[in-house]
Amino acid sequence: MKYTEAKEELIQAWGNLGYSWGLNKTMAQIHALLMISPKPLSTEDIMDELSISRGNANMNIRALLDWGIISRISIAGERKEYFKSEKDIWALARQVAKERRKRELEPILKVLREVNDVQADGTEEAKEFKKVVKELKNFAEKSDGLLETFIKAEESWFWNNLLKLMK
Amino acid sequence: MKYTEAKEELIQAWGNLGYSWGLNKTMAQIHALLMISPKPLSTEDIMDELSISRGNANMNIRALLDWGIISRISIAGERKEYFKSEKDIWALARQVAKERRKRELEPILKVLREVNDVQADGTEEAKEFKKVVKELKNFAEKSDGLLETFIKAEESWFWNNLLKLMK
DNA sequence: CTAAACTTTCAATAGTTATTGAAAGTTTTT
DNA sequence: AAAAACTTTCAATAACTATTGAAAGTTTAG
Repeated sequence: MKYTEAKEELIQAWGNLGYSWGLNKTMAQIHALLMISPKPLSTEDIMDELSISRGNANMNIRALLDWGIISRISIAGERKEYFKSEKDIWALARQVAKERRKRELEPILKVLREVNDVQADGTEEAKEFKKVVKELKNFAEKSDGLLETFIKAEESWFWNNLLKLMK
Repeated sequence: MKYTEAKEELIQAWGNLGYSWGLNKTMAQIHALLMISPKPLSTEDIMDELSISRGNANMNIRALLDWGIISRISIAGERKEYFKSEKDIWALARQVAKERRKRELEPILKVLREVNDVQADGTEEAKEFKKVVKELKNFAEKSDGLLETFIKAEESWFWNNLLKLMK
């Protein structure tokens, strides 16, 4: 397989995966592009490589900055801004986990805690409801704790411990 | 907080969470509804409770069956089909993990393996590319292994081991 | 200060995904 | 066999999300 072909395919595939990580397609593609690029790219470079408009490029670059998975850098003697991605996959995964925890897990935990205080009038529905909420809450809290460990962990420590489980 | 209000809020919140687990909003809401219901519900019940159309209900029920997280049951002496959800959150999480692994992780692994054989012509781009792909592949394979362990694990065993890590 | 170089915004629109509901299909009952 | 009870499909459309590109905004250089 030739390089340009492989590059194309990886960017495509990463676009899909990124999507399921909570990014959108273009965001993930820009990220893939920056990740495999040995040097930082400008907005214009990105527009060209992915054939997207200026506005689209700008918006998604900003979103990536917002997620904290790419960074802005300036090159001496140049006006343009360049961007580079975090290349350490582990750091990337941690960052994504952190954002998703904030955006997804925290809100549901809040609701579960609220809803946990529901008045149990005598009905069977209400009783079942309480039971399910309690379990969900327990599960969500465990997951939250685990995520936190993941986010704070050192790569090698984490995998070493985890790999022990996997045998 | 009153029961009906709490129920409403939980279904809403679960809808959002489900969405980020790869289900769609209605799918997740139907699931939430079945999860808190002490007895199985018919398509009609679901339509009423969530105020959705027959077609929509039918499609999403089928998708949930497809994911293997709800099941069809019949009640003696009744024509209608009823549905109930798996109530064990752990089992649910495993099922979701299994489906997502198939739908998301496997495709990217395939691409990474393919793309790993790229011809390294001398360019710096190609060199960087190979390096990144190698790391991604390594990460994805580790994640795959971990997911597999999760999918096959017993609840208590898994959490007990994991909780040790979390301290 | 003004022009040039670059970035950001945003209304218009294209593209995608979800939803409806009536019609067609299936199974069961009489 | 016909009617009743129920399920599934699917074309139309509504709702939502992504993208464009021109205009407005900002920063730097001369």
